[in-house]
Amino acid sequence: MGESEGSEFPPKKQQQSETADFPAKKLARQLDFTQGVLPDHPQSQLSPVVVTPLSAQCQLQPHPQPQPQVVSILASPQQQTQQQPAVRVVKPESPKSRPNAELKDGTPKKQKQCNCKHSRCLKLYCECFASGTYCDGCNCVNCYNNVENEAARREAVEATLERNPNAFRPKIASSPHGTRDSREETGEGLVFVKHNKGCHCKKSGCLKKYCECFQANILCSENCKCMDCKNFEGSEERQALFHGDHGNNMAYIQQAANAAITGAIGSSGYASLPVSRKRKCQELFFGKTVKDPSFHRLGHFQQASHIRHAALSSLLPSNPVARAGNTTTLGSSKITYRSLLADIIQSQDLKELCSVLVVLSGEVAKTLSGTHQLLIAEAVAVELADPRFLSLLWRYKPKKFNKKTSRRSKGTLFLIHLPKKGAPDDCSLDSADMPKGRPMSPGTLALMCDEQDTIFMAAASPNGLMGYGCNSSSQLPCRQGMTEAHAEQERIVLTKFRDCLNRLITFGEIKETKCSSLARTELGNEKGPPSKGIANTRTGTGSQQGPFSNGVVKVPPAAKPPQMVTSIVATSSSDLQKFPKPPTKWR
DNA sequence: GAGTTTGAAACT
DNA sequence: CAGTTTCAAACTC
Repeated sequence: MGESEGSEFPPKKQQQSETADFPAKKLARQLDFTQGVLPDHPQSQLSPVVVTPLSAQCQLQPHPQPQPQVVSILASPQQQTQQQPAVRVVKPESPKSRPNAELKDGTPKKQKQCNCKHSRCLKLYCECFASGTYCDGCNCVNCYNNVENEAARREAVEATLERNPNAFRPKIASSPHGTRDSREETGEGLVFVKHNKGCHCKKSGCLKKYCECFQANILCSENCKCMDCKNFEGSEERQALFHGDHGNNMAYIQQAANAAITGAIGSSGYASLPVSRKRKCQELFFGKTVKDPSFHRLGHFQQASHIRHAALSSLLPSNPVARAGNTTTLGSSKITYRSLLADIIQSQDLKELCSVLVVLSGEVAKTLSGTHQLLIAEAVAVELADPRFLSLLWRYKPKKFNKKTSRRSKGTLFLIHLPKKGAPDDCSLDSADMPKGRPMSPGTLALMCDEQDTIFMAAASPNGLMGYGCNSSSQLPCRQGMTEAHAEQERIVLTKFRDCLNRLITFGEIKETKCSSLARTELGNEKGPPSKGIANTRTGTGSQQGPFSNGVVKVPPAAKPPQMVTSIVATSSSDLQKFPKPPTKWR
């Protein structure tokens, strides 16, 4: 640190009155600088970050109070004025986790204040520093996280970044790679969220705010290495915390958490043992130690994949969740849910579906407008919330689309915030990473400068799909993106998608019927497990079409996009007029 | 409000 | 990279 020792440093914050005249602060306040740090590193590219339009948040996040300073150590005020504050990186966070930011009687409270004593607020221990903001009105002692100590702060930022280049990036990122578990509770529509690093809790059961995942109101994921995790979808302990009309009653939540951690709450309805005991049994079975990361991951998926999303997890043959669940149950007596569709939907089908949607979308776009051909298909893929859909889309996207449509490349950021219908607090996940109304810190802003290019500016659209394919450098037409042409495109693609799902349902029903009759037969004869007869409705009937092969478009997936296009052109063009209007709820 | 617990961050 | 220490928030009393 280039600064003098802390003892002579003013212990308390530089108050706003001292900084109010700083030009950059004024500008920042005017512009509401709350952009997030966006990744420019490979890892981050694999984890798209949720961004929501500031306009959408403003309604829910008024900042009538004076805004704290937003001054960058690394970025000049001029640079800051060039920031584009239209989007903000957000992570889901329960209002409970931010007691200081809760609204009471519509009046926003002050932001969270740190209480650092020994870190000078220059280490990640300090929440303000970690969040990239200056301390403002905190209760910290010997604080260097302020304008007056920018030199020291800059050094600290650099040192921190040297240790961990991702230190100031959001810990919680939405991603189609994430678990499927976090969307319901967080209400972020179809965005899946997980902790980038994962937690390492040992004693809290991940049901207390010690746990970063729990604090962020997300479920633990495969990234976590926690022990005795009870923060997974379907966890009875967790459900006991949040359900039962106790809402935000933290006292109850804590009580329930304690009960859950100590095992007072019964086991899950799916697992035969409480998680902690179950894990011990697993250790006995497999001789694995709880320090084995793979074992933790295994445990998570085993826990999660058997519960409510078991169907979805096992739906996709190559789904790692499904794989983990299926394999790990070999050693246990637990009943494993297996979707009726598990053998029906093959990777081939997914490829076909993606091919159909992509090509159809492109064809429609060619007919209608000419740009954003793939936006709708991508939107559908996003809604499917499986990264493989996206990768498939990009895999089969005709090259001309790649060059023409946007600069977006596979894995870059895009917008997938889909507000929950009727949810008044759609933006509940806002702001976690970038505290509202707080000074964006220098390092943060500097980082943001580097990554502006990768941000896709959000343009709220009537249907909740926002700004696909729009980036910061071409944000002008974004709001016009969902034109009538696109609506038509969307209608057609969704109709096709609906047809695929309908066929899928039909296949499932057929198989269900087979299962039922077989089960009855086997029960009556007291024979072995009814496995082979229902194992695979596709194999053995070579001519049988998959659920996504509609008889109109039957494309060998990996082979030949040109033919695919031709095929689609031949069919879809003539069919354009035939598509019925999809249900309004699809729109 | 003081003391304890907890887990991330920092350090070795 | 694993183990230990430091730190501050969360939690308990």
